[in-house]
Amino acid sequence: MDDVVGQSESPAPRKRADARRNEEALLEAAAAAFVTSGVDVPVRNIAAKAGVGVGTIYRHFPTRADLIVAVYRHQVEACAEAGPRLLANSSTAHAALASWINLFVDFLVTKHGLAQAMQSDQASFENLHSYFLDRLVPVCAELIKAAADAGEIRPDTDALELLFGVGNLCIGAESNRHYDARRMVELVIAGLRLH
Amino acid sequence: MDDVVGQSESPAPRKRADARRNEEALLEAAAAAFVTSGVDVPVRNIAAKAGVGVGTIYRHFPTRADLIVAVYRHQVEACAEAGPRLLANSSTAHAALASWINLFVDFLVTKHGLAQAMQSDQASFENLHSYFLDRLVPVCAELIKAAADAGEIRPDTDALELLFGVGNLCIGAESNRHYDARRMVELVIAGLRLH
DNA sequence: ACTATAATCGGAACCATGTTCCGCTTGTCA
DNA sequence: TGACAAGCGGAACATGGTTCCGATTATAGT
Repeated sequence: MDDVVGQSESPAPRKRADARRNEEALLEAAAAAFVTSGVDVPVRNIAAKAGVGVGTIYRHFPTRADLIVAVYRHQVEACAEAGPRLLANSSTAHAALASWINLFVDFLVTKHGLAQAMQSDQASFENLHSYFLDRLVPVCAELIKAAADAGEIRPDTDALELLFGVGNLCIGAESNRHYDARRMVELVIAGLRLH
Repeated sequence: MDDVVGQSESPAPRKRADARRNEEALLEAAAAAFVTSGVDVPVRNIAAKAGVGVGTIYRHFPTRADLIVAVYRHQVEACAEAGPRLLANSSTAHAALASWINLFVDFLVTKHGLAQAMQSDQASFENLHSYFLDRLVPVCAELIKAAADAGEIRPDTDALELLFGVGNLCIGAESNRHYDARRMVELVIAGLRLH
């Protein structure tokens, strides 16, 4: 109550300059490493590429999930924000849902190992899981509700379950030329349809 | 040509008695360990439970995949053999396909971590992958063909892709009470349907 | 039964990777 | 400019897969 500073009450005391530099370097190094070696790339590699010690990674990103979230936050946000827009611009709610799911799939299949990590039930991935779901489930639920209200899909469809399933379908999609996640997801979306 | 023994020419020179005992003990220990700790249970644990050294595991089962295949061979065979029977006894080919897929799903979701392992693209899991697929894809293909010929499902359905996708949907099915793999698989099967 | 021999065994040792911890360095502020 | 908290680096530890080789033991031949 009594800590009246200029910028309202600031819960972030502003970090040291070198700390911010390192965090930035880590994000860049991690993004690059994720692309070339997948999100499972050894912590040491990221640290080396960023020119810092492993301790520094753990200080800034206590779990791998935190780092993954930080790296992909922009893209997840973009995906989430696309939901309402698609709903407004599509001819039917079902089409909007299908388009949005495609966006989600495109995001996942291009991130080596991310879908895998998403479904891991390791405690350390809790953050990843909850961030993605907290951000995307409401958007998906809105699209589902619109389609259900329009009588286009089964009314009992659950957003969390659908996203979880679609995420699973994306696992291993890039490394296997006999498997096309998009086609399987398409089947699921078709299966949602009423008649 | 000149090794004329009683039992035709035997490509299996009969192992030592202790070796067979150990192999048996390992299979039992592994089966038990898989149930309680999943198919990712550390090799050392299995060895300890079987009362052998780790070297013995690697001698009998060079990769984890070999051990998994050995443990579940019976159940995979049973699943494969159920295919033709279901086709003969079901009212429609689509129903037979749905029932068979359910059998497959039931098998997978009750084997902690197996679905996960199935889709791993690690070289050491090659055996697991190829055994399952070699055995089950033809069965699935037969069911699909029957249903397609009857005009009940999309004619371009690929057995390998379907099994791969269904396998993926089973990942994490037991540890997540908000996710029911069977329901998602049902959607896929529904999506296969023509009209 | 006894021995020679090869098959088999056990587990120490090695490697890769995640994670923690603490003495040292450096940015910041008075 | 000096004091000190924030931050750093990387050695050290933990875990789990994998290899290797000296010790053990089943088996065949005598």
